[in-house]
Amino acid sequence: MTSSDPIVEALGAAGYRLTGPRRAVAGLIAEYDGHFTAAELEIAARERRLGVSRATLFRALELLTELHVVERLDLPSGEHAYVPCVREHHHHLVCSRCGRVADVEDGALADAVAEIARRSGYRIESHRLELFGLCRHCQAKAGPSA
Amino acid sequence: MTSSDPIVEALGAAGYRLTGPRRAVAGLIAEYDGHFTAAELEIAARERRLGVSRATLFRALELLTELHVVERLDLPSGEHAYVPCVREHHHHLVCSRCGRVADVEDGALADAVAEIARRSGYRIESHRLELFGLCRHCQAKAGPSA
DNA sequence: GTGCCTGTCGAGAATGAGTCTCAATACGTT
DNA sequence: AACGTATTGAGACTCATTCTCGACAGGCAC
Repeated sequence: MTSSDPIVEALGAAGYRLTGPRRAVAGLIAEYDGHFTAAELEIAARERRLGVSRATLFRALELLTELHVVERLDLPSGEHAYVPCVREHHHHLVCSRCGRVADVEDGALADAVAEIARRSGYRIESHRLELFGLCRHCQAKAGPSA
Repeated sequence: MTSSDPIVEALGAAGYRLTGPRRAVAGLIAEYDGHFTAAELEIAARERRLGVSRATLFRALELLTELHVVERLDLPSGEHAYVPCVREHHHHLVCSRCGRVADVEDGALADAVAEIARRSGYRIESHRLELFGLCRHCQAKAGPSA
């Protein structure tokens, strides 16, 4: 089987071994549109009897985070979640109802950040913008005023 | 003793009792320019024999967060930290070397967020921008190229 | 294809942040 | 000063995450 899965490909390209557990985790992640937590993945893995231990699951997530294939997200609730994502610098727009995640380009934000750097005198090395709201779908369900 | 401490004042204004442990925590927090973690506070409290239990410390932080006197921050390392801050909506610019925190007004960012909302179709409810970099001081120490 | 080296894995113990319980205590009002 | 209630302390508890270490398996060399 050729690795049609981009996550598996990223692992291979970075020189990591393409092991069964890693493929399994990659497969699970590929199914998510929105964010997922480590606990959710663990349950999903257990249900399908993928035989991935918790330690391995966390190791895989750590690895994938390092490769920028998934990104770690801090929800307003304080929970940690992960989102599968593209590798370029970008931000996340998270639906607070259904969890769906949209990627947002840096766009106008880069200018705002440059402006902040100028005014503050800081040399800005990185920034992270997290946006929370309702996606179109959930707005429709919730009604226009809710 | 009149409560000269703005943190203590905020507690009082919100109708909370001004207890010893809360004053102690407020006093500790007032000493920080930059961010601090719950663990750091705990150690500081123990060193000074303030007699503030862990539970109380966390309760105080929760309370102060609710009052927007401190804000919870997620460092790139994944650690949770707190920063003392003003009450209006704003963002944080954290020096990744010394931990000093500067408040940043929303400014141009609000426009960028509105633009994102328009393009994505999401109804954005909240956003959080975290900026990391070197403050002037640390830039000078680190030299122009480091 | 076979073997070997080393990266990776599993199981479960360990860690550590944060929460909870409940009896004891201390605000601050009267 | 007394009282009612908010708050506290101590430590057990939870739950996510990490670590340890012997066993295993991917993939390069031959």
